[in-house]
Amino acid sequence: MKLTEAKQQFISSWGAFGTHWGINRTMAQIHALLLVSVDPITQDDIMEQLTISRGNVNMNIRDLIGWGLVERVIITGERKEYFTAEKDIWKVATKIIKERKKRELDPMIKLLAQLENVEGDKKDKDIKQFTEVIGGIKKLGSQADKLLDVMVKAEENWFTGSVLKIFK
Amino acid sequence: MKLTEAKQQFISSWGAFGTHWGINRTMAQIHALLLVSVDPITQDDIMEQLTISRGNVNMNIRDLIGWGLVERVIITGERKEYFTAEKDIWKVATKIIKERKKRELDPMIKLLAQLENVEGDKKDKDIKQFTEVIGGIKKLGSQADKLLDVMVKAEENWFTGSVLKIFK
DNA sequence: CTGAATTTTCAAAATAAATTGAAAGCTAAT
DNA sequence: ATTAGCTTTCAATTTATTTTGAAAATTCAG
Repeated sequence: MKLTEAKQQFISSWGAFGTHWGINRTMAQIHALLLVSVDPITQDDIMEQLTISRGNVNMNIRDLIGWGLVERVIITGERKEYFTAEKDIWKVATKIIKERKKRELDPMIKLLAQLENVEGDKKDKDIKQFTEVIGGIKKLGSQADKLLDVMVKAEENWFTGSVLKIFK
Repeated sequence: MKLTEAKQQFISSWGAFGTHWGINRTMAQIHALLLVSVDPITQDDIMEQLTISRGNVNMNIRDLIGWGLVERVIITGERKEYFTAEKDIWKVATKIIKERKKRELDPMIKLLAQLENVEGDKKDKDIKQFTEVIGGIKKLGSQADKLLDVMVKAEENWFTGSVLKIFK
C-alpha cells in the first residue's frame, strides 16, 4: 500500500472507529489527518483534504483544542493560523482519559452516590436490591476512576511494564 | 429521595450516559430498568414503563441479549416471555469489555498492522512519521488489549486488590 | 482609522439514527 | 388444522445530529 492510500485509509477508519466511541466522525477524521501530517496545516488544507466546510472545520478544531489534542501554531510572517496534533500517542491517550473521566465518569459516580441514599427500610427487598445494584456500579466506577488516575500520572513504560509483569 | 423516583432518575441518567459511550439511549434505559427490576418483566412492562413501542423494545432487547447482558426467562404456565438482567456488575463489565474488545479494538489493531506495512523508503521523513504514529497507536492498543484480557479473566477482587496495591 | 484577510457564529438544510406500528411470522393449546 | 396470543420484521416516519455557508466579528498591515 502506498503512503497516500494508507493515510486516506487511516483517516476514514479512524473516523468510523470514533463513532463507536461517541466521537463525531469528522472530529476523529480531522484528528487523524493532523496525526499523519508532518507539518502544521491550515483550516483550508483540512477543508480541501476532507472536503468539508469551513464552519465544520472550525468548530471541530476548536473542540479538539478543548480536548488538548491539537494546538494552534503561529508561523512568523504568515497571516493564517496553522494547526498541529500531539503525536505522542501515550500523551494523547492520557489526555483523552483525563478528559472523559472528568466529563463522564466523575459525574456518574456523583449521581450514584446520591441514588444510594434512597429513603426507606434498608431491609425491604426492593430497596435492598436497588442499593446493591447502584452500590455495585458506584464501587466499580470508583475503582476504575482510581486505576485511570494512576495510569494518567504514570509513564508509558509503567503501563507496558505492569501489564507484562502480570503475565510473569 | 423515594425509591420510585430514584429508579426513574437512574434509568434516565443511565440512558444519557450511554449516549456518550456510543450506546443507544433506549437500549441503555431498558438495561437500567432491568437492572433495578427485582423480578423478570415482559416486553409489555418495558413498553409501559418507558413509553416506547413494541418494536423498539423487541429490537433493543435482542441487542442486549446479544451482548449477554439480558436473558429470556421462561415462567412455567405463562405464555409470555420474561426478561431479566445480569445483576452482578463485575460480570456486566467483563461482558461489555469482552464484546467491545472483539467488535472494535481487535479489528482496529488488525487494520493498524496492515497500515504499518506501507511501501517505500523507511528513512523517508513522511513514511517514518506515519509508521511511527501508526505503530504507536498499535502498540498502545495491543497493550490495552492484553490488560483487558487479564481483567476479564480475573476475579473482581483481583481488580480491587491490584489497584489498591498500586497505592501501597 | 480603513479595509482586506481570516476566523467565528449560527440558523437553515442535509444527513443519519432511532422509533413507530401494522403486517407477517411463530407457537402452543385445542 | 385452526386460531388466539405473542414475537419479530421493516418501510415509513419522526427525531437528533451534523454540516453548510453566508454574515458578523475579529485581526492586523498600512
